[in-house]
Amino acid sequence: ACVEQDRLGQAFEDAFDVLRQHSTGDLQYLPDCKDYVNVLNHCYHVTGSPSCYGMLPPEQPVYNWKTAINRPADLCLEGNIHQSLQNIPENQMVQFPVLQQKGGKGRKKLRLFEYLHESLCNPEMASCIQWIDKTKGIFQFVSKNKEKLAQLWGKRKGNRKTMTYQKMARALRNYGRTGEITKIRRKLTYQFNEAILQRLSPSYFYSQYVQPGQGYLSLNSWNANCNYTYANCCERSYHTC
DNA sequence: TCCAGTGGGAAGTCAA
DNA sequence: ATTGACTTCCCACTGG
Repeated sequence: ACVEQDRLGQAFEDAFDVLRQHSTGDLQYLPDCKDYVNVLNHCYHVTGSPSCYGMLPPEQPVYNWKTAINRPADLCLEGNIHQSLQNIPENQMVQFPVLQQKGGKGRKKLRLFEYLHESLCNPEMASCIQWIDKTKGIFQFVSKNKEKLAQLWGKRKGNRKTMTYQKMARALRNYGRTGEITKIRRKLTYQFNEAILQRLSPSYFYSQYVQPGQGYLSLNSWNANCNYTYANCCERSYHTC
């Protein structure tokens, strides 16, 4: 499942690379948005985690494709974009934040705390990491398999050397300074900061990216499906703990 | 005493 | 060139 998730993650990021290749300035377009929607539908449905592909934090802008494309300057970007967008039914268009790093360039890198939260929501990782108190964001590494989780993290990041729990814990201790994750005085136990926990939760994701009546283009069924899949995944994980 | 786990300084890496 | 977010190494400490 992890390999499949990584494969799809790569496919998803490749889709963004294509998107970027067709971009100019701050706004980024794909010539055929229906294809893009298809990619999103497929990848997101299978993997189910909003943090997996570096979604933007809520403070980042969400672009209204249809409004943006109506600007005169946009009309000459790509010959067929305007027509392509106009032909797509409202309910098949996706509201999606542009993946940007500070400065408006590049993809957002997966953070360790995002990876840990993702693992906590993955029932298959329950042998490595588990919720102690989900509502408070308290979690614990499983002593027997903590190294396995660390190795997976290292592979995910593409590190040269093997990641170990000790090294991963060093990174976790750095979170203590910024407050994203704090150490609980209990073996292998840590706690997410409330704000981070809220930001990573599916309901918060949903409220940030799906705002009915705001006039943004949205693919409601897609978003709802994502939310359902993610929530369902978390729920199953919760019950196994 | 042993050992797994913890804590932190310091330097290195890498992408943005 | 700078910065953020780790990564790597190393060593001292703690507690069961």
